[in-house]
Amino acid sequence: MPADRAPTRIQKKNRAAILEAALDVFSSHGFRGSTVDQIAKAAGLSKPNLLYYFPSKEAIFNELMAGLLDTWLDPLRALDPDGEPLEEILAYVQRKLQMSRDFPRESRLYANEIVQGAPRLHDVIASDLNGLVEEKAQLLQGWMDAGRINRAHPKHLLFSIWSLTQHYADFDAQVRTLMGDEDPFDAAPQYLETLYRRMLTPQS
Amino acid sequence: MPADRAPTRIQKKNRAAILEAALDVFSSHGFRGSTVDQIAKAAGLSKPNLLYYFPSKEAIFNELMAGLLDTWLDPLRALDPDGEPLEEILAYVQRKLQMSRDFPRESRLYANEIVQGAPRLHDVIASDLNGLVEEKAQLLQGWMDAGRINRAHPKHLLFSIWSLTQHYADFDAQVRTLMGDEDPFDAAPQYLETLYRRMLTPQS
DNA sequence: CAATGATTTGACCAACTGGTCAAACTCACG
DNA sequence: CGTGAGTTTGACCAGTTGGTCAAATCATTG
Repeated sequence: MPADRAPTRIQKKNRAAILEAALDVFSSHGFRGSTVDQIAKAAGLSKPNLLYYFPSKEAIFNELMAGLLDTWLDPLRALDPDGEPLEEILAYVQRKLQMSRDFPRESRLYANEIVQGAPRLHDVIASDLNGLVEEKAQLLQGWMDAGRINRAHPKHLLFSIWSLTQHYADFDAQVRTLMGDEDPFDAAPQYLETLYRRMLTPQS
Repeated sequence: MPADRAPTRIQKKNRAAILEAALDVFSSHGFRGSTVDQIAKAAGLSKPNLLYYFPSKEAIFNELMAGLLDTWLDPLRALDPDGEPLEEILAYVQRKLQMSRDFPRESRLYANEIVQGAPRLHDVIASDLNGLVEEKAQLLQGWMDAGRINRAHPKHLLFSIWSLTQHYADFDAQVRTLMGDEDPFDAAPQYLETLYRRMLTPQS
């Protein structure tokens, strides 16, 4: 238990190493499937040493989740009410897709939690996420009412964006096996752009 | 270990109860997160009694997976080369969506496995699933070349269908929290029909 | 109803797991 | 260099877990 003082050089390094290792381990085995020993080994520490920096396995997990959720929702927050609707949405899709490519472990960590019923995340989803979604769903609805994009259920539209983009991270094992040599991220941006453009471009 | 003879009445009942209980437990906690005791209790048996019917936790899991994959791929197999392309695809989407509603545990069980890197499924994906996907991707490509549906990367098209439909089962906890009182499956069929119709209807 | 095979169980085991603790070691700084 | 705080570790513990086994109970059928 390092004191409340400013973190020392060693504390900074080790806490970062632990979180990095925990992301690796938790995202590929889930919370219950991961052991403190695994994380410690991956971080290059002994188990008691790891527990000197974090009070428990759950504390590591929680800190990881807290940090994750914030950055995870940033792209949605960035959806600009004053922008050109279709371009805003397409940009959001591409940003989310890039996050799946660049931070697949974060995506899988989140997926692991939700698939298992979000036992440790229910509160934060019901509060933070729900508020943001309501706000952005109304924004989308406004654009539809103004005829600037095609009509579609705004929440389902958001779900579909999350689903399609995160699929490339969450189901990476399956996608890569089925794509063979081809990198899924070569064609994915084009595919999703086409999909949402055709779907949302206003029609007479 | 029941003999190789025809299963008795009791064997049939208990094996079925075990698989049903295991589906419940595995799909909501993953393989490592589930305990034999949990499954036994859910099946109304003692742990040693359960292990009288299945040699190990892994054996239960494998039998469950084997049964699952077959029914899981049936809708894709049913994609008919001689049908009307757009209607065939839309029907496939709806069938998959219904499976997400009617068999969400199966979907989550599968998702759990893939998210964690498909350690126990890699072989079957690389062989069975890959063959079927190649075949159907070519079918889709043929329809596109003939101008009967809009062009799009056929494998990504399949991925998107899986992703969008299974999302409602796999991320059920999140979707229901964000939808409030509204049942997600009320608007989902319409939303997906619209999406794929707009995307695939041939344009000049 | 006897007897034989199928079913069930309590007691048990070894391996693993999250976490503790006192002792040892290392480092920064006066 | 010495000294006190910060860091690391081996030994340990209690609870859980997958799995075994002999003995007991039950069901079937001759």
